[in-house]
Amino acid sequence: MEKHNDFFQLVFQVVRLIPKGRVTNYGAIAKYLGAARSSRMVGWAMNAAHAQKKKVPAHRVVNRNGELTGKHHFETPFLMQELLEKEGVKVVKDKIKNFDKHFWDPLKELEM
DNA sequence: TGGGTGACCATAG
DNA sequence: ACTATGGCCACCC
Repeated sequence: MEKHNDFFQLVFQVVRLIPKGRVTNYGAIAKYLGAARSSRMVGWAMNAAHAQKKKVPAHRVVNRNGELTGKHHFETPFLMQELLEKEGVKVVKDKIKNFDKHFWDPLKELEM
């Protein structure tokens, strides 16, 4: 009965595996959990990320464009960028520079 | 049961 | 750069 659980926790768990200074996108997480789930669900799950007891590095999850589309859901709109830059990820105009360099794909990193 | 929503993605123009 | 459209699927009325 407690296992209603939800892929919410699965999403959070994957996000927690993202190394510092690396980022991924919603679609990659969705694929890793199973293509059946759409990336929208990942974003939806992240909505509850801040409410988790265990912190979720949601700032390491951006959209496929490398844009900080979720920054508005943080405590402050600047927090997401600050956290990323603190980890060595440069952000200009809400977009990550060298996104492909920082990109961390759970399918590749975890399957290998 | 059904409609609306969403921190998305891909394609088209 | 922009809007529009269709798909995706869990969640909440």
